[in-house]
Amino acid sequence: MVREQGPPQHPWAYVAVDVVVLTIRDRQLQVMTIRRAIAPGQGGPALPGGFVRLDEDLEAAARRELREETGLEVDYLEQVRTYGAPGRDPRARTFAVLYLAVMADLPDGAAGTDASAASWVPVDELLAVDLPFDHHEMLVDAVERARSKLEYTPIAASFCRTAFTIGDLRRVYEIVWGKRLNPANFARKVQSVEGFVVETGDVVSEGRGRPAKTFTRGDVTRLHPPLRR
Amino acid sequence: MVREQGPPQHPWAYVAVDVVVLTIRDRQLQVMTIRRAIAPGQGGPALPGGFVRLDEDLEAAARRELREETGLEVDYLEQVRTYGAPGRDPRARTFAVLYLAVMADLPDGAAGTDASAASWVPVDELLAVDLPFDHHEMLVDAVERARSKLEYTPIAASFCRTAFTIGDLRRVYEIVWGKRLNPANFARKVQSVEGFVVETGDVVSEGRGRPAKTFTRGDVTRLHPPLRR
DNA sequence: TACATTAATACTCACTTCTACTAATAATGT
DNA sequence: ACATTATTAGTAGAAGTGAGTATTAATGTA
Repeated sequence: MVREQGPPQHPWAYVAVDVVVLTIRDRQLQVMTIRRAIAPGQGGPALPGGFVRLDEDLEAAARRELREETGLEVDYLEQVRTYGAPGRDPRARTFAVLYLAVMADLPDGAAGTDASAASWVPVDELLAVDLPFDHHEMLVDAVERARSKLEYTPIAASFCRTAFTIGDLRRVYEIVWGKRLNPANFARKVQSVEGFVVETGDVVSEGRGRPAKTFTRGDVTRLHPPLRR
Repeated sequence: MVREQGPPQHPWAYVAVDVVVLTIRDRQLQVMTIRRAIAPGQGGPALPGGFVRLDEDLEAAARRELREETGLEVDYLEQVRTYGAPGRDPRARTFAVLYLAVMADLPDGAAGTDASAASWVPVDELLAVDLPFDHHEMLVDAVERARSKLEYTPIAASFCRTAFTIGDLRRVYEIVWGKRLNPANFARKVQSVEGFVVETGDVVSEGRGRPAKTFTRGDVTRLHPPLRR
């Protein structure tokens, strides 16, 4: 019989969670970073994350680390992938489970970033600097996940506040996909996908232009037909 | 500073890989199982898998366990998700990284299933029996992943041998999606997606009906436009 | 106040893609 | 010879998409 025996004689490892929190600030896709207190990468930026506790679920660990390190409470949280190359952490064998989180651009004090070491950085900017562990690959993977989920899930609404306009939603797609979309066609398409957005009946005037109707998220989990990139 | 210190004072855990290997046999979606030698679930079926070695990458561990436990060498292998609920393994804190593998229905001796404890079981049948750990959830997740990947990747070709007919490919979609597809429309669609299939020039006669052209896989990694479920 | 500017929204038209259906083709079995 | 079967071709109508124009309703400015 080839099946191995129980755990005790097997190698053990540390298990961490890391989180790519995305939001849109200043018309840019930005990611939450913390400043590393210790090596490797001491003093430099890194993704928030930490070790999973003994009695803690993975998603709970992701939420806890995020709260502890950045003060953020996210709305959308999804597991992306697990990284386990030997040597990815020079200190010990460590596996990292990556989560993607998405949130609206809240005013800085709101969901209080009490940890001063936490800050938003444009994704492109963070990709250009040296990151510890495999955080560069993680960021690429998480952003690609977000890009593709825009196509067939209502995840874009998680970048917006409770009530949003079709223009707000379009800007999410334009910024994350890095591509201009035809406003009229986008509005027609979004409203034709059943359950994506629900009209509130209110309108808002955002300075210039005709006031826009506002919407809230619908209840679907998948968009069909999907929006194509 | 909230960022935690290095690993040594943190809880450690065992890390395992489990694999859902799918194929199509007897016009059914089937999954490779092993018979468990030890508790929990002793004597019953389970997904192949085992503990990751100290110097081993996750995907290498998945391939090794599969080879050791079932004798199979798979063509397609993809990470699905990591399971880490406390108590999911009653013996010790264990995380399991799930992989999805897909292979063609090879003749039983071919890529020799030397381990007699390994056997193919229809997915529906395995979902109806009691499985150890969270193998039930894993199977559901892996099958759903395969279903959705049929839409936008050429993964269906991994269920077929090197050369296959459009009919073979259609049967993959029909069986995995559990839904009949219009043969004429399917053929037109598949051949219009650039790089999905490449005509070999040969034809095969499979008993009844007009002989079909044969194809090999093209080189695309994503299908656009996708095939819709 | 009139008018330019802006953004949302409505509408149109050509084009592509999808669905359903019919028909032709080329093999096997009786 | 002929029924059967599966592949492949063709086609009409429906649905969806992309590009563009027009209308609406706000703000800012001469």
